[in-house]
Amino acid sequence: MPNATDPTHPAPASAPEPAADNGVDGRPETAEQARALQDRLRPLVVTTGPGPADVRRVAGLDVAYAEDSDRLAAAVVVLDPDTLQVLERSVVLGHARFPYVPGLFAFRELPSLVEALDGLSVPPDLLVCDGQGLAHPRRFGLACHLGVHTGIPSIGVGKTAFVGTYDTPPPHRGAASDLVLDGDVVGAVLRTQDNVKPVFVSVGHGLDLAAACRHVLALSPHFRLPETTRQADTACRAALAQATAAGLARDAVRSD
DNA sequence: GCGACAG
DNA sequence: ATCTTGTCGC
Repeated sequence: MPNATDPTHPAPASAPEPAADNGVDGRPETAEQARALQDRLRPLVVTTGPGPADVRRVAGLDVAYAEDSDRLAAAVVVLDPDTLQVLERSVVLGHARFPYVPGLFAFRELPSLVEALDGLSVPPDLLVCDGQGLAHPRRFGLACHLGVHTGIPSIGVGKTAFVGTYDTPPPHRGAASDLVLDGDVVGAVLRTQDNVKPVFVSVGHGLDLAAACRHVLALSPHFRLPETTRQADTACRAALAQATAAGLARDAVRSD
């Protein structure tokens, strides 16, 4: 098992000595275990097909972090894909479960996002995640992980590139270019607005790239980011702000 | 060997 | 991710 030369081995906050190779069957505790889990789940990803026949509930997912600690707020906001009106919101407070390591991002947010998803009255038909899907070193970004974990079709929408090379797409809304990694098209660089920086769309699970782009465009009639992402971002930030304010107020009373 | 590196 | 108000421009 030669793997003692990994420079990015993060040794999570409270990493106990891995006397045995546990963790792969639960929450991984080391970067090595996390990567092994990704490699094990990767074959379960479905990257073809049009996706759900009729999407009635589209969910946007996002997480906001407190500046200091590892406290966080994870939000899932469900929208009607036709009217883009909010149907339901679910937000949970929690803490980061893993240090931020490029490529292992999902292990940080997934537990809290799943908790938020469990708080919904009705499971959504499609997930729009803040981050990459197949556009990942091991083709298993957050969107893939959430899709496989929940069984719900998912799409990854990143604000910046993570992996791959691409040509700048034409400046008009709807224009796209391939995001290529090792000869594979792992995503699309998509313009959601005229003359606005493109977003990075990749398949998460349960549909193909064309379908993913179609959904992202439909969800972004006025702004660069899909309305799902915008709503989720607003929701988790608000929750974190209120939690912080409540915490400060409580501390103030204590010191009185 | 030296950077780069989703959020 | 987070630090961060007003401001220039369409």
